[in-house]
Amino acid sequence: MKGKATSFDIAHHAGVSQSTVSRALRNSPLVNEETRKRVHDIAKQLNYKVDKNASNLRTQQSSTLALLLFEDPTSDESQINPFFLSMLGSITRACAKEGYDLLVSFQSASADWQADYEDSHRADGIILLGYGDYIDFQPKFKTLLDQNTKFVCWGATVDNRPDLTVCCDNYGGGKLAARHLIAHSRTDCAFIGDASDHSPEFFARFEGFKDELLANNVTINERKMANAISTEESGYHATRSLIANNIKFNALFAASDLIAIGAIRALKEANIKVPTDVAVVGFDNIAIASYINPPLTTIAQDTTIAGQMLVENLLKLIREEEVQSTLLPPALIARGSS
Amino acid sequence: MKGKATSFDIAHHAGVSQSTVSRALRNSPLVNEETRKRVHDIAKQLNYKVDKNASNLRTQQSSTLALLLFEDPTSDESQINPFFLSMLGSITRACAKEGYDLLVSFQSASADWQADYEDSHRADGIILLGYGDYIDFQPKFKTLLDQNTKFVCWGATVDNRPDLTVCCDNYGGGKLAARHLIAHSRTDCAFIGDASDHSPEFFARFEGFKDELLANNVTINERKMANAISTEESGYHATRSLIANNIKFNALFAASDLIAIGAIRALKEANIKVPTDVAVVGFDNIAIASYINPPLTTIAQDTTIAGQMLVENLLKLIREEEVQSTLLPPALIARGSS
DNA sequence: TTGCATTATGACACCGGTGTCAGGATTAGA
DNA sequence: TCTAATCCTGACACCGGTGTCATAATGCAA
Repeated sequence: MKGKATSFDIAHHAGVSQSTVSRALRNSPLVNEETRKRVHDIAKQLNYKVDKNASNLRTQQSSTLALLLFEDPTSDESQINPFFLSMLGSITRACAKEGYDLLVSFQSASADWQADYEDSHRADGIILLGYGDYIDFQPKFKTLLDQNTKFVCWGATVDNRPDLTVCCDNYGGGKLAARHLIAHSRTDCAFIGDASDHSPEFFARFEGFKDELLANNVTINERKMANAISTEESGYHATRSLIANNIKFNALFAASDLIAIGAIRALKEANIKVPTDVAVVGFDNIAIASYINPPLTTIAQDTTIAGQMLVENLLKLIREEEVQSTLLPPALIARGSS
Repeated sequence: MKGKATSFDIAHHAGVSQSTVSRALRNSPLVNEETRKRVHDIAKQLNYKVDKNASNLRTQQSSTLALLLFEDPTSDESQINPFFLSMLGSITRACAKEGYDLLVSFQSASADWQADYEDSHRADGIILLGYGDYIDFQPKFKTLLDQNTKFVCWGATVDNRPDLTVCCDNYGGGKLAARHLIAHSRTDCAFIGDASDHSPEFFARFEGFKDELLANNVTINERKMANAISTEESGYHATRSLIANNIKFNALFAASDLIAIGAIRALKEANIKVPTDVAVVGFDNIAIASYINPPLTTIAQDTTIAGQMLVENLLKLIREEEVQSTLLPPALIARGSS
């Protein structure tokens, strides 16, 4: 047989109308049990599969979600932040569980991506993932909202719409890091990351960290802070510059694990011992964290639950159900670096 | 305006027929330049996007590829082999470059996945990725071939159809590893991996390794081989069992980096020094490899090119063009573990 | 037997584009 | 001026399903 079987072929074989075939295959209660069975058998025999394009066109939905992954434009083309890859894994699984397909696309944060998928009926909703420069995002969020596009976002908050965001309690995570360092009497802290509002996640981590230190009568010196985006390279250079400026500290909180790993490399290079001289705490608990030397103490985000929540919340939005704002609890994982 | 704009809306605004709108938007040479421009302007203004379902239904194609990622069923649910994640990244990029979307799905190797995407017209072709038990795959490959489904496969060879496979020269990679160890006078070698035909990739790596040793008059003792699947955990246990059986060796070739990382953990635990007592070489060059202690010597596969080749070859198959069998050159990356 | 509800099915319009064909308008050539 | 070629456009069938409506067949009560 050339070409794929259609429902008409089945109808012909079963001696019923195409309408009945369609109903039978979707297990409509309107169709007689015996007919239903016969149609199913023939469908299997002919290796028939419903044409999704036809079905989606008619029903005006797609059983597909789109995942847009934004990369830091400055980061190396070939490498993706392992944290997001881990999220991708859990999102894929969550989609499969809900019977949705997942379209994946990597975008640079600046590109003109808005709603391309949803407008063209490729996907019923969009998941946005990435540590981007969220300032750029706000106008795009507005466009999405205006077009009534269904989307959820990891990390970044959308104006007045906390229900569209799923993220880790970054502020609480920062506090955990501070409490841990204080408990180990390391109060002369450095911070590597971006403490501006361009990276709201990093900013919240810093704020939590700072506030918890303050609550313990410790202040963090601005000179002991250095900017970095979430790459190993960037963490390395930021730390080197602190060292080069002869800035001293006995603890270092990095806004992400990749930064922390770069920082440790810089410290080692300068013959500063981790954790003896400087205790290091990261954020994310990526897989690499436990394998480096020394193993990295970090604040873990549960990517499995995060992925599930993103998908669940998005589906609720699509079904026009109420969605709660979702803040996931972080957890300290103490390892050798502190 | 409620609902999305359709080509009829544009036709109405532009005062032309819907046919003309369709032609204009696809830049058909049949339509007058001025009309074309007017239609484009109105389309942009109305934020019109072609309905992919309708267009795909009519043209019987989808501009979409599907990526099926098979996981070792025994591996931890939450963690995906970083090597495949890296491939995923490059495949995504390659698809984007070619103007194709990518549907991603994780499957267990045993599931009944065959051609679901392609049959239902969700995707024009399928990329199969995974270290699975390829014995199970052969009958499924046959089904795919019978149905004239377009697919390419990473690693596993499909009977008599080398053009459907893209993979690294695993045999050559094994040779590289052996040559490297011999050059460092480490000839008492252990091998951890699966040297059966269930894992053709691992098998080829082992064969290359063994043959190169033989060419240098070194044989590998069967007792110094242990089975492992590609997880850290599995590598750890396999190595522990060798140690527990009091088997001695001064070099270890692991069929993958994850196995090597597990092996190093087991060696360290047994107070065996890497590389002083045992030199370790892995395979894949995953990101973690360079960060562990000591940094892992490994055989690198270029995932960027691999992803590109998979996509390019698949597109050629779809367009019914000739495809060459593709074997990618491996490269030795010498680091501290050897 | 008549009347009405229930069940199972077929006919048909429809989703929103694309491709084909026919035909009007314009221009070139004779 | 007439014919032919070229250019541009509209009408319409079509892709393969889904949802609605009409209807035939059956069952049950009056």
